[in-house]
Amino acid sequence: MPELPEVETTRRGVEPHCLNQVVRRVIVREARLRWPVPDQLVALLSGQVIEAVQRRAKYLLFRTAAGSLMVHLGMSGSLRLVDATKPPGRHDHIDILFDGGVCLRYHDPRRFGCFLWLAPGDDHPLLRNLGPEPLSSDFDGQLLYRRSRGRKLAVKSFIMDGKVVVGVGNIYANEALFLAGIRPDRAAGRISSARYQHLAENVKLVLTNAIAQGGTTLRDFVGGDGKPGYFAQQLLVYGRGGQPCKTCGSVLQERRLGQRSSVYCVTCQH
DNA sequence: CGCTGACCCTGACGGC
DNA sequence: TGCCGTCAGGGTCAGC
Repeated sequence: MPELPEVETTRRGVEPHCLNQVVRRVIVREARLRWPVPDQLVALLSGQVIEAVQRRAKYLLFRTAAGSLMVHLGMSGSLRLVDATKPPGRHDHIDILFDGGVCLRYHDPRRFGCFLWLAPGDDHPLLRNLGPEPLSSDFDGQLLYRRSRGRKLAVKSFIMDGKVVVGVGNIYANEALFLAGIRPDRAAGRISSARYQHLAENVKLVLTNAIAQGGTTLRDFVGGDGKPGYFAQQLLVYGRGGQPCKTCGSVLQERRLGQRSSVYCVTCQH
């Protein structure tokens, strides 16, 4: 679920229900996430007003006067708005209850996500060394070109490195490389400026389109159990290893790069 | 410093 | 039916 478009969709979905709301109560049923949920988080967040809901990389930031709640969804996490009377299910680890009976519920079977607290003005180590947002003007082909010189790792691993650019997950790394015609296993340092220009444009394109798609699931955040898969049918390579390339018909190859499955077309990508 | 692989955890799925 | 290995959209960290 949570690639950047899902996180941004989550942000947009929950923001109107959280903004200017008073946190009445916080319930932590399971504190063993990627890092333990801090003991003080409940006390610090309770009674606070949510002044903004922001996103940096794949982190969601709930701003209050006392500090910020920083949430990451990991691999399997989700935040949903539910009625406060709805009983929690398996893996529903945290509830944030607002005045008015709305509950923001965190669900995460694998517990790779996190709930952390940032004091006001705190420069959290997890946010400190992040690269630019992929949809900002700070991210372009020039940046990729400059930062890749001399580097030998696969270009796919390179663009998935959050210190280079944030928010490019496995699905969209595969898709953007296909659209740009670049083989994912090429050494990052041996790709031209012009090709990086093309790649950066396609990263932006693919993420922008996916966020637009995510918008169609916004309603699922209120009450439903929005299960994605809505964009699956328009994926060109991800999850399609062994199937024909939609452009040229060649059988798509699949191999692992940096422990992640990578799919590409030997004819269309070089 | 750059890179690779182990690891965190549960669940789904395919083969036997 | 069950058991076992493999894989999954995240990221950090140790070690070479």
